[in-house]
Amino acid sequence: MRSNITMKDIADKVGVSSVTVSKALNDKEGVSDSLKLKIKKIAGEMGYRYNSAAKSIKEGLSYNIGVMIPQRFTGMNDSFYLRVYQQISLHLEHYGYFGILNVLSNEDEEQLSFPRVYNENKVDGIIILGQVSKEYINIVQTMNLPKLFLDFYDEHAEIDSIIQDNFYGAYELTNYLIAMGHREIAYVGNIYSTSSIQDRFLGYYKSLLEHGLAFQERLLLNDRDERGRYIEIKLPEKMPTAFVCNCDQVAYNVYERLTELGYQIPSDCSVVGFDNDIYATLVSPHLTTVEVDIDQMARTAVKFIMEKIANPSRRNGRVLVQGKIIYRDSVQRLEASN
Amino acid sequence: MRSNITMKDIADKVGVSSVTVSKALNDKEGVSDSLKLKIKKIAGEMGYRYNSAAKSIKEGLSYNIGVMIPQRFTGMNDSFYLRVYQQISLHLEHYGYFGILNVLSNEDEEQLSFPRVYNENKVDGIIILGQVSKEYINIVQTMNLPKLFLDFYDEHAEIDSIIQDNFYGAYELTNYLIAMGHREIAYVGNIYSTSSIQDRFLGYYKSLLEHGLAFQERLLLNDRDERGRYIEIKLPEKMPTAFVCNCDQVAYNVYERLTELGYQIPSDCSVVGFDNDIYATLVSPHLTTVEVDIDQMARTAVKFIMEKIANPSRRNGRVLVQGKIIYRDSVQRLEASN
DNA sequence: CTGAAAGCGCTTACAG
DNA sequence: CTGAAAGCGCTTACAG
Repeated sequence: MRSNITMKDIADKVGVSSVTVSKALNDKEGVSDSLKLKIKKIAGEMGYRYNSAAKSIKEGLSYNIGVMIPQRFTGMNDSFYLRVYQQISLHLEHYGYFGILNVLSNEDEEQLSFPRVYNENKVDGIIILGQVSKEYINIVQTMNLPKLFLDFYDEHAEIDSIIQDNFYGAYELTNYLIAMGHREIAYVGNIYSTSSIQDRFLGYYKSLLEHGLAFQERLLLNDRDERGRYIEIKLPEKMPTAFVCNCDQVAYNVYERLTELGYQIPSDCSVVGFDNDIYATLVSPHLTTVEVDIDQMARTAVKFIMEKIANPSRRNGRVLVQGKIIYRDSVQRLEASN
Repeated sequence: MRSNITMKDIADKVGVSSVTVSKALNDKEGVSDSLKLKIKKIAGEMGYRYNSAAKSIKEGLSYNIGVMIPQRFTGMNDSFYLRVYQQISLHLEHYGYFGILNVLSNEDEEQLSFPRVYNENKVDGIIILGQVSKEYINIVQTMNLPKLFLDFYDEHAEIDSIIQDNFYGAYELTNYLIAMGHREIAYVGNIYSTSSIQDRFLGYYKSLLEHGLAFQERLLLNDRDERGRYIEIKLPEKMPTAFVCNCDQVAYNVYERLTELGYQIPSDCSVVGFDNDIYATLVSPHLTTVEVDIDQMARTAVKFIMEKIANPSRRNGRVLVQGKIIYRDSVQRLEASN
């Protein structure tokens, strides 16, 4: 137990009641300005610090938001989720809130235990980052608390979620290639592997459709096996002029493959990626790609969860956050030829 | 205000007092086993959740630890600090604690404001991740709370700190090269640039000394200018057989330079790095390097801060956490020739 | 084995 | 403009 200075201590020193101290420190009505000033001064001198637990107990609000990351995503080198969490905690500041990180252990997920932040009433809302099992989603839904999925959605669940717009990003990127004069455009990725690879493929597909370009099976190139391990990419006989890669790391692989075979980028082939991660600038020339707007995702998540705390019946549904294209030097404008 | 179920509600339902409910739920003495069971059952059915704010106010403990990261380290792609934070929050679990991330804004650091987690009494201790200004260190020292520096120390400050053992890591790595038969070993790094580059250099130096190898000025190769931008590495006339690079990214650069000049790794030159980050496996052959033991750092930090909460006068001083060498294929055993 | 009383630090009516 | 009283949810003595 810390020996803390309380409002009572200040009150005794100043010679007023603790009610008056409370009003003064909170800039409330009903205290003369001179007394207010005096109280604040003494409080400062005594090193007074507000006890937020007392406030919590009165208001029933903890002023904390729990951010849950399943343990599975914890060992990854790519710390996308951690960067999102960081942004979330930044945005929570504006609301006087703090973020509590709660790694959801594999056991808790399997045994369908509530997260500890929930059981102990530590938070006023929970943001879940990354995919949890179907069964666990059901548990999440029974939690009597505002909640939100981030970067993940479930088709059946009614929980609000915020996800990146994979479809639109790939669509825009392909539009760009077409605007640059490309007509023979390959897509690189195993479209049965993850939903984001699939959604990105569909964006690519839509762009082709809209521009009256037929989708050619031979230009859909596989990049990984069923277990997600990268395989050697087989290039088609008749080479396309551009490659839409499902992520930057695969673009990196495509660079290597093309270079091996003596193709120059972008003069022989243009290449675009997705994610704007470290691989995008590891290659030469640097890669044109799509960047997820982490800040926007975090900002939206915080805004939504705050709205739900104020009004628990509020629904936002599934919200897409658009990324933005980062233009670099991996795409070449083709001569007008058709 | 949430309409929560309280112990009183359970007490009313069961027909006992809330004192008895409290004892039963906390497995304390003085309640018959049958009653205890009944209370727990009803509590479960009613969806009771413990109110930790009430506990906090009684005990004067928040059961939260604040982790502060200066905003400057926030934009970095490498999320070393975030990974440390994640491990910290994992280890806090064992103690029934949670981690609150508090990004220290540049303004707060300049204006020497206390962190918000401190002002609002949100935490029982603070771990500071990454370097803050000298002036801010003084502010930190006036905080009436257990505190700890992680991955950073100040020569004058009396605050406990946990840092990675750069010196020993480079020492071990150089020992390994010597054991593999190398005698002409270069160090790559601007030793006036950062303290970690310097400490690593000194570990390399000590290893040479211990093995009776003279340090040769010509084998100290610069890798960056005063502003920290990488420069082209000038190789010495007479080539060494091995390169100790101050970090993996520089090792990556060394690979490129050597390959350009037609040297094969490791048959012509061996190369080792430091950090075991993404660059270590981006090169071929993969790099032998030193990995910081993030888990050990986090574990130690949590242990220390818990000890200080229990006993505020406790001191641990400056503690070094050793990394471990990750052996890969960038080092070649040399024929016994001397 | 069970519970009435007091208190943790603060705030919200309400009375003066 | 100021303060006594009550209460937020829980726990800690202490009495029975």
